[in-house]
Amino acid sequence: MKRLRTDHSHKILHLVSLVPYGCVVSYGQLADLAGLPGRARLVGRTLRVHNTEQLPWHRVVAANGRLSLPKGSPALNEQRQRLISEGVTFKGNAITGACVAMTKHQWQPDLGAILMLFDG
DNA sequence: CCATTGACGGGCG
DNA sequence: GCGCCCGCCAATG
Repeated sequence: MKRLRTDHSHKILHLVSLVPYGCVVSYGQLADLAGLPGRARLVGRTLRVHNTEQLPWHRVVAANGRLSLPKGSPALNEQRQRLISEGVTFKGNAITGACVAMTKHQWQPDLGAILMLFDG
């Protein structure tokens, strides 16, 4: 595991593992839950750098519902594919201008449970 | 050391 | 909705 200077990766990756089937979270939301407000980019870096093979990484999208992976990348197709297969719906053109319908699918975590997980 | 670059977010016009 | 700008900050050249 690559290690960032102040390593918040464990917390972030754990939170990702909690996102339920058919739901999505935003990078900023994960940052908030991890106690790192305003650090959405750190979450993105963490997912890019670490091995996410065992995680539902595809459930992490931008706050506005956009899929933030590089346009045309295999990973982007994979993410869209997986979300669709989980029943996640999109606004606009489902192929090109795809935006997840956040109001329907955004994860609403049990905040009490989250606090417990990280020593509340 | 400085500049640019991101799997981002939010405010404003 | 869209573009612009700013805050964020580790990594990269």
